[in-house]
Amino acid sequence: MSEENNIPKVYDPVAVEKKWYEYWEKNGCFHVEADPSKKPFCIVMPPPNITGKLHMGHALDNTLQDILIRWHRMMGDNTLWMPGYDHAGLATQIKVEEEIKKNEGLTRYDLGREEFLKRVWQWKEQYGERIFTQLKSLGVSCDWDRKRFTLDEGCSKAVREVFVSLYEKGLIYKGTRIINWCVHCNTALSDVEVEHKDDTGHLWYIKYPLAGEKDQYLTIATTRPETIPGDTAVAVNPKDERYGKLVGKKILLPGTDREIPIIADDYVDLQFGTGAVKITPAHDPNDYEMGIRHHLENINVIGLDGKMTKESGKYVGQDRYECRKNIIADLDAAGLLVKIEDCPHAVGHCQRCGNVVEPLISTQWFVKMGPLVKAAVDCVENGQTQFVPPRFTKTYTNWMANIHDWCISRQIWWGHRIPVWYCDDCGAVVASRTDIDKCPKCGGHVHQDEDALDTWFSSALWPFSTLGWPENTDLLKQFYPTSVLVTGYDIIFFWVARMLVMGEEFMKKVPFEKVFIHGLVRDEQGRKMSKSLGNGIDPLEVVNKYGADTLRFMLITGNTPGNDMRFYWSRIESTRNFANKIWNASRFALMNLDGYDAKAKRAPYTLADKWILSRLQHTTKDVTDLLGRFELGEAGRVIYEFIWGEICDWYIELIKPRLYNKDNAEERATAQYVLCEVLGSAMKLLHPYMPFITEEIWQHLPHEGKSIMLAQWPEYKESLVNADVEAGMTAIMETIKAIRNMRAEVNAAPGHKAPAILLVSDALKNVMEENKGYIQLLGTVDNLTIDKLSAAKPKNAMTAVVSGVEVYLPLKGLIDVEKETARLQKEIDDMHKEIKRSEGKLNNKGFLAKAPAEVVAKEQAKEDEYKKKLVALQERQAYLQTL
RNA sequence: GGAACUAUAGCUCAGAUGGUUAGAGUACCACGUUGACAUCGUGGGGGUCACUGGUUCGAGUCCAGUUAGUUCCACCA
Repeated sequence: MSEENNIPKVYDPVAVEKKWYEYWEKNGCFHVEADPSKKPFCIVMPPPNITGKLHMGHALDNTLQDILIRWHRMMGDNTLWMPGYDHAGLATQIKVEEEIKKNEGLTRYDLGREEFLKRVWQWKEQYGERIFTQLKSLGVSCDWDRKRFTLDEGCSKAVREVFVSLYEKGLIYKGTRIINWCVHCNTALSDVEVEHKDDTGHLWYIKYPLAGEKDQYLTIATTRPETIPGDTAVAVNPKDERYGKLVGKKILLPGTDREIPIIADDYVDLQFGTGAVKITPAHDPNDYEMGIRHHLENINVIGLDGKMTKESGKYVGQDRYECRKNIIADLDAAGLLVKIEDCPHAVGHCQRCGNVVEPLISTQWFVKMGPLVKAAVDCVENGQTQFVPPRFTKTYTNWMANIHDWCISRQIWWGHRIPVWYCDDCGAVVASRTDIDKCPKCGGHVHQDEDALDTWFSSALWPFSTLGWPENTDLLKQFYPTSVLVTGYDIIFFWVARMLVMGEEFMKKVPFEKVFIHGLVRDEQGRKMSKSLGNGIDPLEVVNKYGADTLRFMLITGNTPGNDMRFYWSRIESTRNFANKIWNASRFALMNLDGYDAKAKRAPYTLADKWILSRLQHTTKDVTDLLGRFELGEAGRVIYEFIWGEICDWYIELIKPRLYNKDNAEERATAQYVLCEVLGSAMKLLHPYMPFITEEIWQHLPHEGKSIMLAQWPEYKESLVNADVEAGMTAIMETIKAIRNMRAEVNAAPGHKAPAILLVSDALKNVMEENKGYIQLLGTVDNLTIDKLSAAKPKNAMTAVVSGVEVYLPLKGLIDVEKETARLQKEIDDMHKEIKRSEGKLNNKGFLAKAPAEVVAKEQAKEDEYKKKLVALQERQAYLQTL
């Protein structure tokens, strides 16, 4: 940009963005060391999966973080953004398995554990960094030198420590109980990994014969007939008069020769179905609980592969749904099928593969949540950790109040292997070391538990494991608790809750002070972006076409915290236009900085200078306050409005004469100085949102330091706030707009200058006189006459009335009396309406008595203003009639 | 069955703690290429703030209810 004549008119983000990211990295702008003398600010990045491909959710999430980080860095805080990625056990394993299957036709069992894991590590080395490359193109300013991985040595050590510690406290246990099993992924799942979706199921009514009674039946209703062979009771409600006599009797279970009891239990709903329900403790969580209450037998009829077991008798080997059909057919043939009703009901699906989850009894490892939740809930309720927006607090506490034990073992290989070794002779051993090779008690042979931990187990430790725990590192001391966690509302349960639990248990402190929750990015129709719908928009496509700055600004503005937003290309374009506008404003500045010397003698500030400096102070204050309240969208809007609506639309226009006039060096220097000052500050305010273009411009403006990202955040200077100046400028701008408006009404040739007469209040007289040049310049006025309001009204002129100013435009021969009358009439009507409203208030005794004095005074001033305006308009209209 | 969110201009959305003639972007209409920018400029039209009550001197903003839509949680087979 040094060669002014060659600056392109259109901003080209692609080259610029690449250049600056490399520059920042090379200059170590992202790196930080713990500095206890400074205020810490730390965010740990929600680790993307190594299988991840950047999507809009990442783009939003990381832009929000980057804005907070860049802002705090400029504020001078000791600012750390800790990046990392997640091994994503099940997701990655499935992905690599698929690849091996495709390329070699082998399964992981064919390869064996060791070889398979080698392959996954290879895959990770090859593709794992892809997501980071993509994140970099967004401009994220995290400290890449500190990048962590959930399976790296430190994080793995933390996992083992936590596991062993919880085990020793009795908070991790191994148990045999009903769990969620994915027959496709072939592993146990936790409750949160099961997604309940409404299925259009059926309710089958089936006659169960009473044992030892001829032709007597109890009709039950079930949505899962295939579990009939696993029934070990039929239950009715003890209050149910229909069935009271039957309790204690026996049923001959159809298709078997087993007799099962009829039991009474409060759980049974009298209204649903027939009021009698078959109980299959091995395949339904409720039935399981009831089984415990009534000491029922558990019979597993569906195996881990989703096929019927030999316990199911003749159905053995059949797929569970095939079996369902066959059982219905058999019951129908036996005359036991009474009827079939439609019955929409929720069915659990595997979050990962979408298959229907089978509840079944299995031996797994669990975290006992009961003793852990209290601290994690208390710290939120007493405000040590605050959700932003606060409504998510309730989501969190409600969920925590109903939490079940967390099943943490997975029948997968990719992940943290459970640090438990079993002695062949003397029972279990648990150790936080990895090198157990013989039983420490008896020296006998040991073997390690085959299972791996839930991926979220290591994620739960992320805020402290990444900072070095279990070592008490400088980083941990300085940055824990972290400042903000930024994440979507969809993973509060998976992640946020568990981090709070683990943070409280192991650090005895919250993991983060704020949880900043955002919504989802949806498509133009408001649908979730998803692979299956094919409606996802690739952030990189946007970056390559429009630049990361544009994508970032678009994602952040135009919505409020916690709410979903829609992705619109038209919004991308309008943001791109904003970038271009900034570009051109800066181009203008640079084209007019020739000969600029910051130390040269300058003329005093003009009204426009004082005005824009005053506006800058308000903007600085508002933006800073809004950022502090996490109102990032609103802050962005304020900056946008300042740059486009005030710097570009007004200030630049007003200083053009001074910049063009090289004869008056001092005046020119002042304009140059203020322009640089204001533009530079605006770039700083905008930098967290649009890091690249602001850097590019800042580097070309006179500056100190090596990067805008290390520059000091603009300071609010109250001494530069000037209400009188703003009032004067406002009157001038209103006057200019009124003149433009009237000229447009009569289609005056845009370039054609015309005279104007202003009658102004005493308060404004001086400022208008002194700055009549502004009005002439932007109002296209040649002869400007300024007089007092009491002066004689000019005849044969168009009129407008603004605050304290009557504007007369003698547009000879251009006035269309009829049109002008109508225009005035509309304004007169508006004024009548406003005066009525105002009078209503001012005549209200309650208002006068109870409203604050300043509100009353303000209303009174408004009414006076309206009335003056009305009189002027009416006079003018009366005059028109005489023409 | 609980709970949350949303309802403001044709469209997408802002409008903290109640007092603005209810705003922006986009779309639309008119005029315009004057030496930053047509990815632009100037001007304009367009909203009884979902509905009904209530609190208040005053409600888009607070409360209750209604309607519509979205989402989350939940062991009614």
